[in-house]
Amino acid sequence: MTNQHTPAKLDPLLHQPVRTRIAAFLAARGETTFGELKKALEISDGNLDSHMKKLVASGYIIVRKVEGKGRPQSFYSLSEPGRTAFRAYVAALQTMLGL
Amino acid sequence: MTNQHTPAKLDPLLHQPVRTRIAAFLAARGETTFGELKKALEISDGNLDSHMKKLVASGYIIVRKVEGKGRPQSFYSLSEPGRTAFRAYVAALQTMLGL
DNA sequence: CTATATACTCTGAAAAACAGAGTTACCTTA
DNA sequence: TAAGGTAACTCTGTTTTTCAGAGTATATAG
Repeated sequence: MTNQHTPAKLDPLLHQPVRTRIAAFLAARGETTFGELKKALEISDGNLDSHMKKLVASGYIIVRKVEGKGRPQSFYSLSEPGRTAFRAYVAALQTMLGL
Repeated sequence: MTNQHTPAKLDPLLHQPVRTRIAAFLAARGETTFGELKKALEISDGNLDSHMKKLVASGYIIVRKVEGKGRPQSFYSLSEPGRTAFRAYVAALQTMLGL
């Protein structure tokens, strides 16, 4: 029998207001910078930083540092595990919410 | 133009692993008890209690106390504002995730 | 009567979220 | 060319949230 009345657990790394938006943004956009994300989400630097750190530490997001003439800039994108986790997360939501 | 690159904010009362599951469960079931919820979600008493308290305090969930011969039992259900908020939350997710 | 179970509530610890100040380096513009 | 502004982060500390487990009241089984 299918466990229809036990809603599946949701990945806490992705199921959080700021991080879900980051993941969705990245899934749609592919690659982004700190500044672009900050503008899109309208949150403080510190807040964005701590969420990005967590996502990078977990391996869901990859940073590509581009060394140029100035300060190296970071480009963020979903890693393959991140993409997979995001897909699973969305599927879990769909099931749970009957979408 | 539509603000397509600024993912909408998600109601923090609903966008939390345990509470999303509570809301989804209630939306599907209509009314439930503490024990049933505890069994369905597999979380500790204290944890469930604190989330229920928050949901009740916010007005998203209504408690109906049934006085019987013994200890009065509580039946929980989504209030009308709760149902509305949940609908809006689901809609926001759909938009954000492109569902 | 004792043990067990349900239905909660309370308390406190641990973790998460967040803001703002600080750092480095470029890029104006006066 | 020096001062001011800004982008891109990082660091630190406070507040808020999450969570587990112990505690309380009542009922029921043996």
